[in-house]
Amino acid sequence: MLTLRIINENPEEVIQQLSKKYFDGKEIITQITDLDNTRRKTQTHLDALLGEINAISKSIGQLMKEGNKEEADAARERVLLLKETSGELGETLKETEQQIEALLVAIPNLPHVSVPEGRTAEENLIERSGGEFPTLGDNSLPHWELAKKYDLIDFELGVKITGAGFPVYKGKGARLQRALINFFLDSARDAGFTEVQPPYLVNSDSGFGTGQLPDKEGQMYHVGLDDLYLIPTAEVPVTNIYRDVILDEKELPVKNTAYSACFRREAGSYGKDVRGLNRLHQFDKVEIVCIDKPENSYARLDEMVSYVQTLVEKLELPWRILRLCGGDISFTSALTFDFEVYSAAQKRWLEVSSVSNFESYQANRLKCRYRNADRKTELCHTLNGSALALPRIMAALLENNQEAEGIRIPAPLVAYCGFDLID
RNA sequence: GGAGAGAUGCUCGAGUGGUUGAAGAGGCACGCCUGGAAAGCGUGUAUACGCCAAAAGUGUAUCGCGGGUUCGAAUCCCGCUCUCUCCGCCA
Repeated sequence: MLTLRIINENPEEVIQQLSKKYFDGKEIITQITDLDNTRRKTQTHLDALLGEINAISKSIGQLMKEGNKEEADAARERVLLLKETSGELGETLKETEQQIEALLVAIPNLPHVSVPEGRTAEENLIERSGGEFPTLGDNSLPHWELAKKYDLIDFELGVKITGAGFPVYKGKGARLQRALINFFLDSARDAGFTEVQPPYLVNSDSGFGTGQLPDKEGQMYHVGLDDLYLIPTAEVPVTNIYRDVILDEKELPVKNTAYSACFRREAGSYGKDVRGLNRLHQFDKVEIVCIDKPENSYARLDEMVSYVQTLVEKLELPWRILRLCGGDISFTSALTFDFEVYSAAQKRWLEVSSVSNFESYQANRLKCRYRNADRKTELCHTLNGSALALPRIMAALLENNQEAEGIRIPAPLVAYCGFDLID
């Protein structure tokens, strides 16, 4: 969430910036600044009152010691009176703070100045692209046909065991999955990321910390009995490692990577988007998470984007990077680059990675701070990106590399797979 | 799942109602000392919010979390969470 400071310092500019995300902040920002004024006044008043109560209480101890019972009793009476008012003020303060918080979490992050104008995905800017488009034969197949033909992925079996969106990978399909995971993790390690294995279930504090709660509650699977959520991405547990943490300047940047299964309810999805591997309820992903000083975060974002680019290049897939426009960028992000790879048989671009700088938006929820050179605490900037999500990479690999004799495995993966052809 | 014990600052650890934001020790930082270091000595070492133009300063809150008793709570009472030990179960 946004800090009160940034809202108070320049409410007009905040409203202006929010409009780029098609969020009308006029009313809510005014409400917040009004409530914050109330909050300050109330606290000033309350603190003075509590100070007086404390002083009198101390004097009572002194008076009792001196045996001055009369004055002590008189002081006691006075405190009782003051306490009535302080109780009311305390209630007001608490309510006001809660109201402010409720409004704050409903405001999206401010978009970075470089975020292009635009309302829909069509208006995203193509930042750069690369790779060669494959030329497929006339009888080329989409990945769900290929998966069946070579017995790599069984979607129906997944339906039997769990439901739609929970495929079963088999044989070389399963081995290719495992190869991709190891390839991604090893690459991340070579690029300086520290591997972590996080829990797959998180509590509501963690869900709140990274912004899944309260807004996107319906997108996560919830285990009611224990009040835990299945992670939609490793971003949630990994970023929450740093919840309520004050990092030393020396510890920055934090660069973590994690593999995890990801679980998403994907309520409201339909049509060609959900065909085959295009959209699943459970899928695998290697995530990278960075935490850095504010002044370094955009250089860090570039570094992460460049790193992800090396992955799609090594996999020899046609790729492009989109700079998301104001209307398409996520609620919590300040700047996001999406990676897409071209799926030759489906003749469409598939999103395989999303790399974002959240600036201090997540950090403010997480209370993730660092001690700067002046020994003052300051909110960190958090960033994360997929590096990479497996299913659509798998889809593109299968489709783009289909040949008469079978599916060719790109060179960097062969050592991980233990085979170079699926036939 | 059953029984018991516990939760204090960066760490260890004292503290059962009245200058306790919290003794003491360790760690860390800075200074003195030293040719340099160690040792020694000295000083400092939580967070959030409020007041103040701001620094200085100062007020309030915080001893797992939430509530209660009291003029006053780390200390007493209630609820919750978590940790540890033993038993049971188990990859």
